[in-house]
Amino acid sequence: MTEIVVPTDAREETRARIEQAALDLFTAQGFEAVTIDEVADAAGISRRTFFRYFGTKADAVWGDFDGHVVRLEAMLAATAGSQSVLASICAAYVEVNDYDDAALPTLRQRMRLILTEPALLAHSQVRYGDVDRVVAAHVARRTGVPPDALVPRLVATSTRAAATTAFEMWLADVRLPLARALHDAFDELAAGFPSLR
Amino acid sequence: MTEIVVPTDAREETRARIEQAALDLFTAQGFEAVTIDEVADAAGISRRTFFRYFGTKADAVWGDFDGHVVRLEAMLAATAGSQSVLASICAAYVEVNDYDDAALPTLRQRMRLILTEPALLAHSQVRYGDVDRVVAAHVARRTGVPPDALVPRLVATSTRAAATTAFEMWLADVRLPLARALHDAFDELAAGFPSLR
DNA sequence: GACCGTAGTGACACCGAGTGCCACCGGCAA
DNA sequence: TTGCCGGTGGCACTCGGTGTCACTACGGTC
Repeated sequence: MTEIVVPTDAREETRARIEQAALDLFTAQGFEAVTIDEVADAAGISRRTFFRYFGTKADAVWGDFDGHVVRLEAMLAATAGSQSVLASICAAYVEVNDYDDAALPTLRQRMRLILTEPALLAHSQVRYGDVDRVVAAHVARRTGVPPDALVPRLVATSTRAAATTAFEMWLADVRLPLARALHDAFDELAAGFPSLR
Repeated sequence: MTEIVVPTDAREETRARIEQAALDLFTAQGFEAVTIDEVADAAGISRRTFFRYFGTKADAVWGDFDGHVVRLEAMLAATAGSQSVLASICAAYVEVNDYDDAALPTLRQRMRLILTEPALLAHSQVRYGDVDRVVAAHVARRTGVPPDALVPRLVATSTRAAATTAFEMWLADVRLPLARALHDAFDELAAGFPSLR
């Protein structure tokens, strides 16, 4: 059993170095074409050590996604009861994805890989499952139905579908702000696709 | 390069035998716990031959999903222009999943694996991408916007999310007909989640 | 200073998925 | 019979991922 160790001071620097090396190599040559040995070499560590920082090859692309989910959960819990459930989810998604400009290039790099490379797209389903559970729990809390009932599950999966689509639109158009893309997608969804008449 | 060969008469029987062996072993012991060698042994073929029928271990679970997508596409094309776009997608989903009772146990087995086993859940994302493209093209045709615009993409991903959720509800409740589960989910989605007020 | 435990690392061996290559066997046409 | 050809099995190899062990560095404790 391989343990992912708790990050300490200097350790975080190594982790960041591996992550950046992986991101750069994957972007340049494609995810499948790069071996773990090459990433490890580029980061100045051994192959075995790579797996002490990231459980799988795909994990190196996702950064601290667990933290991301935890933040989303906190933001959902902090939303005002006065706004609609869908609006609260949209607000949380926007807030949790409110990166400052310096972080945007890396985010683009990350998301382009995740949405483009089949192996990473596949892996994303597992990660998004965590998001769905958090959102479904929020909807269940707000509506008073069990989290595994139709509406919480459906709201969770379809809002996540909306967020993913928003990311795709954001990726395709450099001038479209992420928050705007998210709002556009959520507005369509919340209104039952009014543009379809 | 391994080619997936065209099915001929007796060949299809071997394929079915491998598929059933795989389904049974995966159900009994879990997807990860079963090796290709074991599936090959159970099906009376060699490991190498397994990969001549199925490109990956996961593919053995999916059956003829490409044909499924082709049928969905045909049904979308055949829907009446008089009903709403969402209704036409729902109708196509219901029709393409209208299995006769004898096929239901295998479908349950298949879907339980796909929705339960992380590796298969991951693989599903790639398969669903094909579905999304077909649905987005249909929406684009009906609305006159490009298939990579927001609405076609969003409708494709969120209807697929609805269908997946419907499958989950169907799996969890033996007495719920699949068509009913699909309609319930699509109704919620089309109305912008009225139960959220 | 010698003695510890502990965290991080590298090296090695191993497993399983997937692929390329070649040799074999059956049927079938010339 | 000969030669071709589709399907197959065996083999070797790559690569992702895991368990194990030995080495080093460091921070106390006596």
